[in-house]
Amino acid sequence: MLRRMSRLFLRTLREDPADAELPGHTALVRAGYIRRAGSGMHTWLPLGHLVYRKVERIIQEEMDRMGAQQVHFPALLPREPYEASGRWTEYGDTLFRLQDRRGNDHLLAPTHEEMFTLLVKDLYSSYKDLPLSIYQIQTKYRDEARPRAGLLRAREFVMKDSYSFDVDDEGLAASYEQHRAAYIATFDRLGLDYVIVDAMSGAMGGSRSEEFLCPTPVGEDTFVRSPGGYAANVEAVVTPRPDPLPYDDVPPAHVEDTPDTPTIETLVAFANAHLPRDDRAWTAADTLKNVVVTLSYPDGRREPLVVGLPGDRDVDDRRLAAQVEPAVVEPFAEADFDAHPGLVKGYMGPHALGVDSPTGVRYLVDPRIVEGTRWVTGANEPGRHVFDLVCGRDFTPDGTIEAAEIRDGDPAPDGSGPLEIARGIEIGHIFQLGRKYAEALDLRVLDEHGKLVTVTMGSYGIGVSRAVAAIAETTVDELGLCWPRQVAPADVHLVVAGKDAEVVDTAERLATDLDVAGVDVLLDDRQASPGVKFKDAELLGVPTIVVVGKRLADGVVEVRDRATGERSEVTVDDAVAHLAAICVS
RNA sequence: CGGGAUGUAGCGCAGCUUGGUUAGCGCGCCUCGUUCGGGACGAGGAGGUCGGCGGUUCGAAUCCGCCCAUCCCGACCA
Repeated sequence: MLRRMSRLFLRTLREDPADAELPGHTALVRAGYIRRAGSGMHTWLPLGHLVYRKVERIIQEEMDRMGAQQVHFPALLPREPYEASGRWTEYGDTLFRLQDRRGNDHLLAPTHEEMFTLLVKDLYSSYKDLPLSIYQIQTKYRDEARPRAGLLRAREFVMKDSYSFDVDDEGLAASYEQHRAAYIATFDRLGLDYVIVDAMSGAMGGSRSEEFLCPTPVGEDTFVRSPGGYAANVEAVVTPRPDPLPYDDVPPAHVEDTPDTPTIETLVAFANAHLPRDDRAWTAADTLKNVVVTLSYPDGRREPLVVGLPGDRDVDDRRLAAQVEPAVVEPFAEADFDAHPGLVKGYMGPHALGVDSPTGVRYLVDPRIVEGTRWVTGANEPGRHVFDLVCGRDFTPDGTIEAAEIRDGDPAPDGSGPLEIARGIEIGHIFQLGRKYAEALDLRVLDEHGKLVTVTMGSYGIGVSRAVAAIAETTVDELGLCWPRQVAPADVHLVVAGKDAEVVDTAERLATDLDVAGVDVLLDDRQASPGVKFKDAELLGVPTIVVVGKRLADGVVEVRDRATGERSEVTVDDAVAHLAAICVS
C-alpha cells in the first residue's frame, strides 16, 4: 500500500494537547492518530485505525489458531439476561443503562458473560459438543467513575473476550492452558513486554486467575515480583509465614498505664519515655495494631471483623476487600462501637477478641503474627496497654488474613529474595470462571451417562484499544511514537526532501517500486520544508524512514531506523531490495 | 463520590484583580512573493454564541448566583 501524506487525513500538532498526561497518549494525539470525542471516548483517525487494525488482526489470528471461533454480539442488550445473572443490580453505576421508546430497559454491555452462556445454552446440550471456545472483538461500555489516561481507561473501548466451555475441571484446565499459550504468542507478536502475575479469582474459590501486565511506570496496576520469578497482583500476594518462636523466656503478660495513647505513634513515644527497653528502643513494629471494620454481606447480614497486624503496617483496603469478597468492607462507625461495648476504641486487644471470646468478634491476624511472637497491644481499657503478650500463649486468633500492605523489599513467598513493587498496564486477563454463570443461567449438558451436568467456563480478555495504548506508552521516546514493525501504520516513511524534479521523480518511483515489492509506504509528498517533514516522520513513528534529498547527487538515499536513530545510505538502485529485506525480516 | 483546577478561534494560551472603543497573541489554515536538510520569512486574509442560564449595571469575557462540561489527585475499576 502506498499512502500519500498530501492526501492523508492528518494534522499533526506542534504543541502538546492540554488534556493529555501520559507521554504515549500525548504523542498519539499530537501525531494525529486519535482524537478525544468526549470524556473516555476516542475517535480513531486513519493512521491510528491502521495500527488498531493490525493489533486486532494479530489477536484474531492467534485466537483462531488456538481453535477459538469468532462470533459477534450486539453491544446494545436487553435487561433480562443481566437480570438473570444478578448483574443488572450488582454492576451498579458502572453500567450504561438506557431505555427504548417503549420504556424497556437496555444496557450497553460492559462484558458479555451472560450472552455467551445463553448462546451456548441455546444451541448445545451434549458433552459431545464440548470443549468449545468462542470469542468476539467488541466495543464495551463502562461508565467509569473517572476515565483517565486516554485509551488506557476509557468509557468506550474495544475488548477481545473469549469464553471456554467444558464439562469438567480437567477440561477447563486444558482450555485455560490453551488460552494462556495463545496470549503469550499474541503479546510476543505485538511486541509488548509482559509479566504474568497471579491474580485473585474472587469468591468462586480455588480457581486460577492470572493477569498479563505490561510493566511501565505509567501503569495503573501495582504488582510485585521476586528475583526467582514469582509475580503477583498486590491483592494476591502471599505473605511468607515465619517459623514459630520459642517463648519460654518471655515474662508473663503485664498491663501498664499508658494514658492518652490511642494511636501507634503516641503509644511508641510513651513506651520509650516511660517504659524503655534495655536492648533497644520500642518501634511501631513491636506493637500489634487491631483494626475493626464491618463486613456487609450480599444477603444483608453485617458483622464486625478485627484485623490484627504489626503496628508499622497499614491495612491495604484492596487486599482486604479481595479477601472478604463477596462481603463489602465498611467503616466501623461510632454507632457500631456503641453496639459492641466490648470493643474499646484505640485500645483493642486480642484477648478480648475471637469468636469464642466474650465479644464473639471474629479476629484474623496477619500471617507474620505466628506463635511465639510477643506484642504490645491494647488492654481493652482506655489508657492501658498490655506488654509481652505472646501469640499462642496469651491469645489465639481465629485465623490469618492477607490484608496488610505490601512493601518494596518484603520477603518473597518463593524465598528467592526481596519483592520488588512495580507498576503495569493490565493488557490481558485469563481466569477460570467456574460454574457461576452456568449455574445462574442454567447451562447444563448431558454427560456420557445421560446425566445433566453444569458446564464449567473460563473467561479470557484482551484490551484491544488498550493494547495500542500500551504499545505507544512503552515505545514512545522524546521524538514521538516508535512502533514495532508488526503494528506500524507503514513499513517505510519516505520523505521527499527537496523540490527539484530529480528528487521528486526518484522518490515517486521508489515509492511505487516499494509498493510493488509489498512494502507499505507512507510518502511525504507535501509542500513543506524538510525540517517539518523530518519532525513529523519522527513523531509518526514508522520504523524505517527513508530520505530522498540532496544525497541523491551521489546516487544514494538515506535510510534511518526510527528506534535506534541509526543512519545508513544505499544507492537508489539497491534501495528496493535493501528495504524489502529490512521490512520482511 | 471526596479534594483541587479549568472552560476565550482547529490547537496552545493572555485578557478577568480594578466592568468601558472593533476581544488579543503564538501555532495551524487561505492568497501572493521569497526560501527549501531539522518545526523558514515578509505582506495580506479567513476564522469567536468569551461553556450555558439568570442577576447586578447605562454598559459584563471581566462582578454575583445557579447549572453544565472537562482535566488532575484520591476512592472506585471483569
